[in-house]
Amino acid sequence: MIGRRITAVRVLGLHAVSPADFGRRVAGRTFVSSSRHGKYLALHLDNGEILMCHLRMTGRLLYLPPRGRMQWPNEHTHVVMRLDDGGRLIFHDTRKFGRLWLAQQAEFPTGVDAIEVTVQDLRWAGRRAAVKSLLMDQRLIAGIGNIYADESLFRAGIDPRTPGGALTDEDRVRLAAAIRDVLADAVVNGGTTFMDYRDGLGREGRFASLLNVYGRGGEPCRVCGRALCSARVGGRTTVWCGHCQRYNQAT
DNA sequence: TTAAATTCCTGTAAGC
DNA sequence: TGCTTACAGGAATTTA
Repeated sequence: MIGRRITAVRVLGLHAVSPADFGRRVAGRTFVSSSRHGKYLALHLDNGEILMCHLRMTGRLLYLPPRGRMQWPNEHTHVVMRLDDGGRLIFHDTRKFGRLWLAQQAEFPTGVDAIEVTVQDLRWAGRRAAVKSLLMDQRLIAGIGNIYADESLFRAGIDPRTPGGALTDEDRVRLAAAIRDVLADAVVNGGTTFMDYRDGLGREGRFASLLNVYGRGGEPCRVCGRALCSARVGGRTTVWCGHCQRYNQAT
């Protein structure tokens, strides 16, 4: 998108954007750069304003080349931005959880970006909440959702229900490395398409076939063969191996 | 201060 | 086969 000018904007789903004059403020602007922190995306415009975006569950920012297929836009397309190359950038979201908004400065969560998380970022002395809940708190670490929380904890050999304050130094070393490795692998594979995810060109991710635990409750552990456990932890469906992942209850 | 529960939304799958 | 119901989840908000 960098260097492309937005020639016209159509806002179809009003609640997907804010403020109300979104279209007027974006039309005529040019994308000058982009940045990202965790799951938040910032598209910097040439007037200094920033188009912020969070795709949440089913959101997609799709680039449609000129004379593309006519399947777009459809009833789940909320914003259409016509570009000076004849293509279009559309914001599409079936479940309407995603958001586009304008900001004067990038509005990123406070947590360290998960891709570069360190052992020091996992110091949670006194915290009794499950380590999985802390991993998904974007104020602590930005970028980990349900899939990568479960996968990281599996690779680190830590039971997701373990209180954050009960992690040992060795746990933190393994967990920090596991998070970085899982995310790096997922990025290399274009992300995880379990159901809805598509990239900016509409392509599915290839990481789903490499998942060890997420979505595999009751199925055999790929390491020890025992049936994987499944329960709600921190309000989220959570899958782990009761044999390969240790539960340290002491705080 | 921290932790847990609730809310939004629609497609999908399970259950009868 | 067709209908109803439960479930999935990121993060803001509310409640405990």
